[in-house]
Amino acid sequence: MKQRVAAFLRDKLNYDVILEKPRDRSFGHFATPIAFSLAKELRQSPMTIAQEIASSFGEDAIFTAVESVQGYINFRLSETFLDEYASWALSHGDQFGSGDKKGSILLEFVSANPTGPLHIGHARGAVYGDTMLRLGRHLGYDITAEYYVNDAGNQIDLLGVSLQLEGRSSLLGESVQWPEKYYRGEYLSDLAKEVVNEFGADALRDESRQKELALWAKDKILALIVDDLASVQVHFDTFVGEASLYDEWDRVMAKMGDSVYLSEGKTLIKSSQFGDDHDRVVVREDGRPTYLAGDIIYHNQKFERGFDHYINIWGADHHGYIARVNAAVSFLGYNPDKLEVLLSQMVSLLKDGEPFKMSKRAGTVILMSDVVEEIGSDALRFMFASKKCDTALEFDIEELKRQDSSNPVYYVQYAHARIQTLIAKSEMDMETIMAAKLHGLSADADGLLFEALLLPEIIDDAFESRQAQKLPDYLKALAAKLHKFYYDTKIIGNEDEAKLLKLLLVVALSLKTGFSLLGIEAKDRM
RNA sequence: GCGCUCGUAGCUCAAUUGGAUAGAGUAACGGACUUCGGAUCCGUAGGUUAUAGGUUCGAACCCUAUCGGGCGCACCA
Repeated sequence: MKQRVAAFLRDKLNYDVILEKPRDRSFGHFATPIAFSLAKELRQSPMTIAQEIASSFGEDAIFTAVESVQGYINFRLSETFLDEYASWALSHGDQFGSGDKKGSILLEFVSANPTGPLHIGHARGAVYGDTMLRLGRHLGYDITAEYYVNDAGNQIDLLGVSLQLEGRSSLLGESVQWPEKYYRGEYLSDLAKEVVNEFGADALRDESRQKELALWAKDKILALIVDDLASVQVHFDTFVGEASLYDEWDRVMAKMGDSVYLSEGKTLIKSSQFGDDHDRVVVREDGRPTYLAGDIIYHNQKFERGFDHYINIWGADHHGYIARVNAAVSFLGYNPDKLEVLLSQMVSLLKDGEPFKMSKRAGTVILMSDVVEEIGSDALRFMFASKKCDTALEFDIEELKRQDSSNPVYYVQYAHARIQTLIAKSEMDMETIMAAKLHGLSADADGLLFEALLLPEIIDDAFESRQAQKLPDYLKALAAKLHKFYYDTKIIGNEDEAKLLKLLLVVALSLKTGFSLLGIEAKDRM
């Protein structure tokens, strides 16, 4: 809708006009501060310019009124325009708000190590990434969702050790010497039992089989993670394993040329040229590659696959890593501007008002699956999607679990359910409703209609600004308007019943479309 | 110490990215319908936007300094 209006204004005035929401809806549907920015170059007061522009509009198809107020220009849309746009939206169903944006994007997110099930901290990145995925696809982008599996390195060795020790301790009753760092949790004792069934108890004692067991366990755990993700409606297109990349190492090294050098038996890259504190080791003295090496090959592979744009969603604790990867991408001969790294800030937990630290060793990890079981996928997704991802956020554990009717997701779902109830209750048939013209609406009804029709702009804005929380914010506002309208206006039996039901159908459409982009079910009954 | 980042109502978060009177939820208090679903609605109260300067028609947003929190500063991933 906004695009149509903006395009109309561009034709008419010959420059791009920024359209905003007016402070007060009684001013009109849209407003622009354009006169302020023109004031300087025209050397006239904003008021005069605004008046001049406003008076240049006569009767036309889109606006019924164009007024200047204190330098702002306010536009009021015509009923014909709004009704035609609403009818168009209803006939397009859940394609409402979709776009024809061009370009392919590789979106990498979650990428949690396959050493344990997802905990609540992972949920934020998963929900945020998946919401961006859904928004982008709705807008027309060709997006591939990818999970990078760190299946090489120390943590895999540690997994093998932990698995054997866990089995020997809990299944074989041996007293074992736990190392400094190790994994623990219910999933490990389950896996140990499987080891005994599949490989025999001896496998738990044979140190030479640690690697084999670790790799076997890694696949099992990845399957757990995939299940965890599926339980919150998150699905990936591709999984890329770190271990599978190292065959490419020599070729990738050669590609980086003299940006790589040897020093004291180690191989380093000149990442300090890109704002990194110092150059980074990529191959140790003993020939083992570092984590960065894997990421360099991975990003080389990403760019060789030829996407138009790349988005990585990382936890904020990796922010120091951006310079290194940018340096590597550049050394490989690619444009680092194509790689966009979005940081999802830490989720910190409170218990009884005190900071609560999840610890794998102490067994105090709060699993995402436990929270999903407690509050459900819809509530969890709405909660995480509602938070702007670049601010750290705190959750009280008890509050997290207590979230019931106080959770805004139910407020929004209730709005949708109310509309469905009315539609079911009314004796009007769909044809009559659709044929009604949305003319002569009250100010409240007009405001509700306009709000519901804003969805496409919200989707576009939420994706392009990478701020997914704008969608839940919008849905909450739309639901609030609906509830208020419902309270004030009796619909069934109203002389304008057909008209009002059509209006409510538009609201329901926006709610349902918005929900589906959040991976949440729009309920007809609650 | 250096780098990045954040600081908005008691709490959790917004603010159309520099625009009109800084808004929601929640907690507190008070109220509403014998009526389409009370998981609702309305009201009261709550703010020197961490602090001090600066930039301009205009600042929560940009610049500088200070204070405070988070994260990073590995040959771990």
